[in-house]
Amino acid sequence: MITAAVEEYLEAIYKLSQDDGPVIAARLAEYMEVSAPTVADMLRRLKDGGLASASRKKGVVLTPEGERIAEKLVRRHRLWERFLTDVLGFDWDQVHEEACKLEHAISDQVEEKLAHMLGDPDTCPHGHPIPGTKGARERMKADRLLSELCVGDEAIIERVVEEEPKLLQYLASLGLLPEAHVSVKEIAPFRGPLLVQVAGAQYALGQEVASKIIVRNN
Amino acid sequence: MITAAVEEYLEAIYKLSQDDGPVIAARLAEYMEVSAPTVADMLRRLKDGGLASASRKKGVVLTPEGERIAEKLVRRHRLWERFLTDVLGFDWDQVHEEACKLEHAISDQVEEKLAHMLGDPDTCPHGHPIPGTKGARERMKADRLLSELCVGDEAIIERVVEEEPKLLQYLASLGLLPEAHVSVKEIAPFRGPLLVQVAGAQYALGQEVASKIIVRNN
DNA sequence: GTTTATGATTAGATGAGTCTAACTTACAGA
DNA sequence: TCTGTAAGTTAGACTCATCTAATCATAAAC
Repeated sequence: MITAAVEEYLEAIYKLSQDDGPVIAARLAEYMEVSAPTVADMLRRLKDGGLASASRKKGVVLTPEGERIAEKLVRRHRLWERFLTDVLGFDWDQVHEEACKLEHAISDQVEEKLAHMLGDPDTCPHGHPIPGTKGARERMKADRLLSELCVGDEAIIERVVEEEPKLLQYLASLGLLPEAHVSVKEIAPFRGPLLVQVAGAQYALGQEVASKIIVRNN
Repeated sequence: MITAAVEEYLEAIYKLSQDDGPVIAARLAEYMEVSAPTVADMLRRLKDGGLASASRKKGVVLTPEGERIAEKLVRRHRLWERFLTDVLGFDWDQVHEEACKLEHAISDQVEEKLAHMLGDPDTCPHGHPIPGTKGARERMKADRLLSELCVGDEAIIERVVEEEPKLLQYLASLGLLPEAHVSVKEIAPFRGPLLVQVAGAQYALGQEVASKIIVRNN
């Protein structure tokens, strides 16, 4: 049976597998904020259900069925985020948590009508592509971090890989939102902060923060 | 902890308590489609949590806190039903089941913005008042069943107390929706079917069906 | 006034999802 | 090669929500 907990794990594995390297149980435990035996139990259930496999060398890998479910959940999550910002008027920092609950509570029919009502959007408010739309896959590639740019580089913000409301509020207050044009004016030595220009104003951004922002070429 | 299951029971008790007589565990078990011991277990948990009490003579009674939560859930359920019909374009027979899932998945903030976006509606698509709107309480009183009308009586459909999709589809196909004007042309003897006129056409309605329709004076 | 139907309770079981504590395995660095 | 750290596993426990089977209580019917 595919419970809400199972869905959460599938989604977590899916997200972690988009980073480099294999997904190991210990990372999953950290991400889900549960203990190691809890993850081991769940991995056994996922394996029994044909949704994932785990081995010492390859780590945790979703089966095609597991991946299908995970992608559906990510799609629903991001559609709800769009709904919450575009239709209900929420700020982008508040929608992740709400969407986490809503994504488990809808049928295929609601998903379809919701997407249509929103105009079949390509991305969520944070710039992440919505699975099921054309080009969602390609848009995940060829990404560069803002923190990797050089002085003089110009770019457009593609997406922000962070859900922490405080950080998102901060970025919004500087105008650092998807589709914003940014240029790097200075970089302090020893991996110090970047001086970036956005919408005419300049701000000093820590490396930590800049590494959460993915940009594309201008 | 208020789990989704606890919420479902509170809602069920709330709804059953609007019928006549005390709410007994056996009725609750039927309504929830679970066994008697399951209900007994849950009632113990509700009692421990200060949400309900149960006695032999008074049956199951919600505490003020239990009633507050139940009303909130009913409100959310009906707001989602309105959203599903008015915004997403679902038919009224499909929305109950979907709303059952969505009602557990939102915060106060989403509830508030959703209500506002919908124009703070007074009723759900089936005509039931939405708690939290003015007059929601009064509208529950002074109700008459369509099946209790006499030949020659005219009335306006107030609400339909049934969730079964098949029946709702049937009623919609005849135009028997909230706010429709109906008049009783004939009643067959021995509690036989009613011949009702709605929007110029006449239909024979079984007593069973007519007793699910609540009307108000013209 | 005993029988019967209905309702409630007790006892024991199950699966999901979580925990802590303790143990094992594997690898990397001194 | 030894050893320490990180990762994984085993064992035992707990809560929630459900079940079946059996028993108990009450009230109605004959």
